[in-house]
Amino acid sequence: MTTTDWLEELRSERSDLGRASTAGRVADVLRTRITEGHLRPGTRLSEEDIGAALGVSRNTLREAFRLLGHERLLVHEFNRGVFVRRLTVDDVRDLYQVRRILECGAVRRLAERRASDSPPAGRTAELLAPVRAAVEEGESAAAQDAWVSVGTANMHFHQAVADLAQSPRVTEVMDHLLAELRLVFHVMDAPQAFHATYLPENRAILELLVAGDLAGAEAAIATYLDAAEAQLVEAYAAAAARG
Amino acid sequence: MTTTDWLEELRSERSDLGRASTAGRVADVLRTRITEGHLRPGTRLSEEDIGAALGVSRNTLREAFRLLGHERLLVHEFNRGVFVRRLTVDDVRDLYQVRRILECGAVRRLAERRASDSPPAGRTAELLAPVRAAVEEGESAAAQDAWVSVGTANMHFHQAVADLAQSPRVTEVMDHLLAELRLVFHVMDAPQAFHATYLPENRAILELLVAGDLAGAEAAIATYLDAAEAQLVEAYAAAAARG
DNA sequence: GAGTGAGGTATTGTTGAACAATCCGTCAAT
DNA sequence: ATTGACGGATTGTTCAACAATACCTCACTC
Repeated sequence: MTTTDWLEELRSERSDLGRASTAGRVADVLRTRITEGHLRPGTRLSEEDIGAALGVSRNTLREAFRLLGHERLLVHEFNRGVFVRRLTVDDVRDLYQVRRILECGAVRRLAERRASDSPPAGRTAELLAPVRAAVEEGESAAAQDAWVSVGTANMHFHQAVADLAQSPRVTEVMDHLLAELRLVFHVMDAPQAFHATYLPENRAILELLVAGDLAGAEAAIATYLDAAEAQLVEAYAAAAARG
Repeated sequence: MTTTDWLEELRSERSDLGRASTAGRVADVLRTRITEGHLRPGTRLSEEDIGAALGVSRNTLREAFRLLGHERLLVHEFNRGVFVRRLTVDDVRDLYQVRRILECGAVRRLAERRASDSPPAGRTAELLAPVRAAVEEGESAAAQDAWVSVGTANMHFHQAVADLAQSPRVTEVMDHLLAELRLVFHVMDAPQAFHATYLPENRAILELLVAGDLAGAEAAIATYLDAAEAQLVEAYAAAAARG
């Protein structure tokens, strides 16, 4: 426990301190409202109404809107207002396209790093710890029939896979992608069942990773994503057809 | 020229029209000022001064700051102000890590798409047109000793490679990454020579792509990025050493 | 009845000013 | 040399106002 250790700890907490911004907190509130489905896609967010409801000025609310707009949860149409994003089927396809590149790419980079130089075998297990944690989180949630938790655990799993790239920017992009995807899940009749379907696959991918079969893991992720995309696109078309 | 063609043209111009926002235009001005190196990293941007200089109110300027903050060109420190981003060596490494995943991933996805189903051979040439255009743009710029144009052509090349994924989100992320990288290039003594070095490599990668050797192209891009990263990191350390 | 045009209303875009909160440099004190 | 207090400067946030734009309604024409 040297002095620098203390400083490092404090440094990591500094980001939490910075969250004091009002606009940031407003954005947090709206974000959860959106991702949890209380605000349906297409809904228009009136500056005046929401500003009054949350007790913040229009200017501050606008800053919050910008934040969420860049996360693609809101769309800002000039002189018309902001709306909860309504994703098209093409958006869904694109989201999975990027996920294929990112998640598979993360595993691939891991493989290249191991092949070349820097892989103390112990560190691999340490690196996979978040993945394992997410898998177990999902399984135990399913065992308790906590279906919403299964959904978030699934998100954690894929976030953990992307984090294998050990790249802050990949992490951030992935975070935004998953937030967007949450907009989509609400169109499904039974999102719980949808997520539960993939629990065994998560476990299988984890096993491949720990076994060191990175090419196999990459392939498994790819087919995983293809299947999920197909399922979502179908559900999306059905939802669009009936209204 | 059917009716739908007309509509498509108009649709592409709509984005230009939407740029009428004052905050957006202010952001444009600042963005070029930053990426062209007139505003050095670490510079603090005073709300009052810049607002007066550009003739916009503080509130509008703040919206512009948020926009550039999300593009990672500015950092916003609470109660202290906004600063032109100062990238660390770790940032440079991360940027290239993401570029490896994105650019190689785009080529890889192209390969998978060709292997499976949908590749009319004619469309491949059409897809590669922007890549070829960027290569020739760079070569002709070098022939005329227009070194700054060589730099932008190089950006266009890599943007075109990423666009092979045919994913709007990949395009956008890549756009932001390259904007960030522009912040880095200015620390080099001779960025012109740096970019010119890679002109033959761009040509070689293009040839591999048209020849259909996608695995070879992917490998070439990877070694390309490794070399560029090493060169930049070295220059960056040198610049940091001398102050 | 369908489509067109004019006018009114509501909402957003932008500005300017104001006040509180916070940071930064200075200076005195220990 | 470190600490603590003070004061100036900048940011965070709000409010009120006006201009610009979009949407709705309604009369009008064919």
